[in-house]
Amino acid sequence: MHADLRPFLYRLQTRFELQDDDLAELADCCTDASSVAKDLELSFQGSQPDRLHAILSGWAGRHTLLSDGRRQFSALHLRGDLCEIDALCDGVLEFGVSTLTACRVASFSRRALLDVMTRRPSVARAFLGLAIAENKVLTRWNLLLGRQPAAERLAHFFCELSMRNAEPDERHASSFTLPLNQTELGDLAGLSSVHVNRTLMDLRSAGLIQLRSSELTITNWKELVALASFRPSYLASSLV
Amino acid sequence: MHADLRPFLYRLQTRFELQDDDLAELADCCTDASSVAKDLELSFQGSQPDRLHAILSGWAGRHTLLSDGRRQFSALHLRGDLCEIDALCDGVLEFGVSTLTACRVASFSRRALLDVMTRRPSVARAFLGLAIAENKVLTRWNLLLGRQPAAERLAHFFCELSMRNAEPDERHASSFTLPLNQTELGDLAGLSSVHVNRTLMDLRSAGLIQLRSSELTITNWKELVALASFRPSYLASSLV
DNA sequence: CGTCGCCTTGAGGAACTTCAATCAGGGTGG
DNA sequence: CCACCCTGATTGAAGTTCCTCAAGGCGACG
Repeated sequence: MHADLRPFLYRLQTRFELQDDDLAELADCCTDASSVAKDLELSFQGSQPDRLHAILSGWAGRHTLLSDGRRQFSALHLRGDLCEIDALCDGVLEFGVSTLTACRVASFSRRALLDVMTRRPSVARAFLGLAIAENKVLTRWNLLLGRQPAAERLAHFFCELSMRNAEPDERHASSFTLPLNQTELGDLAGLSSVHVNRTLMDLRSAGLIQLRSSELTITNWKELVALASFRPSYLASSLV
Repeated sequence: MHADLRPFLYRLQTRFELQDDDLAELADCCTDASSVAKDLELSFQGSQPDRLHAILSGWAGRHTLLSDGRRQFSALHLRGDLCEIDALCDGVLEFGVSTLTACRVASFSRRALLDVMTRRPSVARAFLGLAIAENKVLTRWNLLLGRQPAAERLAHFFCELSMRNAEPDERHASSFTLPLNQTELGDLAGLSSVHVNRTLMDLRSAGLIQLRSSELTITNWKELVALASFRPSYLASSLV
């Protein structure tokens, strides 16, 4: 399979100490890369997937559902992200993953990835690093959801996304496409869509952001960071 | 070092496929096991620890702070838990760990653990399994904090703790010591201590629990589970 | 007996939710 | 080009949940 896995491999390469051989073996685990339309499920909550997905372009979201329909996102997956790392350990997924935009998605064999891990300690360490990186974000989101009110939550997500959408030569993107509607923002921030709407108004009228037809512009980065208590260190999953 | 690491090793052994040699090498990474008083910090948020801790007995808590003092627990560590697995990857801790009761704590060299991981793929896989297990809990807590109200949150924590405190021969403990005061429960559930108090009253008067001087008794397991939408699968970090 | 930590209670207010209606923009069929 | 429709944003109103502040109460312990 010779799909263009660069976004995924580049991510691993820059964050972890991997040899070309490691990357080649990882690439061999990929059996398929395809375009996926918006609003499709890549994995189902409760399933036992034998394939893992990496996002090559587009946005996907990891979410958990309650039986009455309440929903909470627990991750957003952007270019380069591996989606279902939990599936590497034991089979059952506690969350679902679905596309938020049209995506290009690479599909990996779970079994093959586990084999590579066993043969190559540096790959195992990289996967541990990925899991720990997710851990850090989840920990920060816990604090966010447990202890910070609506405006701080949204501000924090915007800071995080601004950094994750930055080009390699910038620290944070001052403007980027935010392909989430207010209901989805609510499921991210643990809020109703109505309250998201009102909170966005507040952020706008405070001069911190602009948001027009899915284009988010940060007009006052410094104040946004301060409001959110955003400290970007939790995003840095550096070398082991 | 010949401390009695059984609680920690037993945990690894039962959940992951580890040989006696693996366990022996892990045990060799332990340089020290000691008693630690209540309310002491095992690791500091923002530090770069070179030691990891395993809880042999007692309770510890992992928490994140904001500069104005708001606090959120992101994990409770009980007998057998490894506390700072995040430190295995890159150095900086995004959280602190402190004892909630007097504890017996084993201390491991980070460097030595990383060495064992490199030599022994099954150990690497076990650590990945531990990280993924934390991931699952954090994901569930995200849903809890984002989408479930106070009574459901507390009920859920009680369900979780009841299972984690169960003896090997039972599915869940119907009664156990809960060494958290109402302020700490608040920092766990993202609530004020006053609201914790009132919510506990509600749970009591609904006949779901009893709570007297740190002894929690679950008087209606089934309803408590239903209220919390508790599905214990997220606690099962089984074999790879 | 006094003190200290923690639980309990009351009162008032802030944050957030639900329900319901309206508005705005883009896409489609005629 | 226009009428229609659909999705999502916006607004209002009313109610619930949760918070802060403040004051007692209660048991352990010196």
